[in-house]
Amino acid sequence: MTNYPNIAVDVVLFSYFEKALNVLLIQRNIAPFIGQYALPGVFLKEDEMADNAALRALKDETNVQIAYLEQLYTITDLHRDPRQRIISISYFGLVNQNDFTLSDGNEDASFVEWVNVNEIPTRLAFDHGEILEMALTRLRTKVQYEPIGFELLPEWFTLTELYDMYRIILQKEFDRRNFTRKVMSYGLIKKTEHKTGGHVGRKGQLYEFDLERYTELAKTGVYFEI
Amino acid sequence: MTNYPNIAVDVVLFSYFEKALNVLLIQRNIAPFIGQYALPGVFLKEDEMADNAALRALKDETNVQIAYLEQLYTITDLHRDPRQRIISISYFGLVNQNDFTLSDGNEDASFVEWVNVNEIPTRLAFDHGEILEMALTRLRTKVQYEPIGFELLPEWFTLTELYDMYRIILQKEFDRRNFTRKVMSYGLIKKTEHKTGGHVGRKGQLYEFDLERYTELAKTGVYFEI
DNA sequence: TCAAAAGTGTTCCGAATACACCCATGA
DNA sequence: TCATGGGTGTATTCGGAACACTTTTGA
Repeated sequence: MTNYPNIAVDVVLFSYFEKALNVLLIQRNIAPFIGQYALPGVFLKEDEMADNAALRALKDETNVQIAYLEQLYTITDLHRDPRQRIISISYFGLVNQNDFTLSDGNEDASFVEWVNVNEIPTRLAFDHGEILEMALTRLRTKVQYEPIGFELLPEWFTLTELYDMYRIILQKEFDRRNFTRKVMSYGLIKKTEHKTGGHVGRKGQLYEFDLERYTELAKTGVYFEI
Repeated sequence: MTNYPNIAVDVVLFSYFEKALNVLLIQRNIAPFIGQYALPGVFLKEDEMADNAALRALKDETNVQIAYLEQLYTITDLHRDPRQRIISISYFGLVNQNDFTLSDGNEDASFVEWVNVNEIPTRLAFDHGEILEMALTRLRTKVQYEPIGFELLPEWFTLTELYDMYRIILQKEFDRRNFTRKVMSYGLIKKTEHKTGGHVGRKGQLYEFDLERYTELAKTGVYFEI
């Protein structure tokens, strides 16, 4: 099936590891904006839904399961691409902090990289800087009323890891004891039988997200709040 | 300029009057879905931004200022239109409760109507029922943390009118004194020198939305909450 | 004078906040 | 034994929720 030459699907994919929030960027090796960083993207195919195009854009670049994906915004500005008018349907996604590998690039990209959101190049290709800004705002807002933050962590995590992640995403300091109490009060995470190890210091209790409990709560419209 | 035959812009426009939340629907007089209710919509032109297309879709049907307009969602399902694949970029808008007239219809629509959201026909054309559902959810959510509700009221309004509107939009009963206190505490509305009249009972103090105060608050990131 | 709409204060309870020390472990 | 990371309780404050009667006006 052929592509729509006028509709692109671009994705802002976030990951969290080593106490940093990262976004997946590629370096373009074709015109326009050759050499500049950009978001992964593809042209929509004529028989393809945009969600699938977003997944396809990522499949070229990473080998991981996408834990969360939602539509972000559709930009219809006339001159955002110097070649011709291209409409961008943008997506916002999260991946689990599991081991995963990035590919070496493809025909569009000389390489693919996780970039710390605090170290994003000032000029990205097209209007991708604005799209990224929008995605960051959405992530920071949404993480506060829906438990999507868990999607960025591995299956088992300590309360400290969860706490650190929220601090880093929200760029805000808050009290660890109050955070713990609040998180536990929702009953959305449950103890596992496992503990951390392989590091100095006391072993940590590992928890997991209780999906069952969440879907139950979601039905009655109760919202997670940090 | 020609249209993109594969991209539609559809709008869910809300109004509030006579203690009811209403949505603008047209009755189609062309195929497909002839005779059924649908959302106002147009095909995107090749040199037109989607926001402008949304305004154009409304200009055919109403003679009022659109007080608020934001993008809702882009639907890319393959078979939502029986003729061919058409992508819909949907918008969500609000109009002031001023005097305004609806037009008599145009080539696509035999008539245009404000329909109470509690009396929406069960089957709308295309997937417009789902779009409308999404818009209602967005309105009900957003009205609780951004002061967009004011866009539905005339310039001057009483606290009772404001209170009734929130009750009706949110379909929830709450205490009028608590509501008043909360609304006043933001300083977002200010007394005018005018009072209601022409009805039985005590004259009511008329208030207006303080836009200046709002933009000031918005800068520092303070949010209105009901 | 009565019906209709407008206006207004206080108490109570629960949640958010502020705050600091002990525990377990491996090097 | 010490450096590192994990774990936990209480007092105070503030905001949300519950609750009912008086005032003004025009018919």
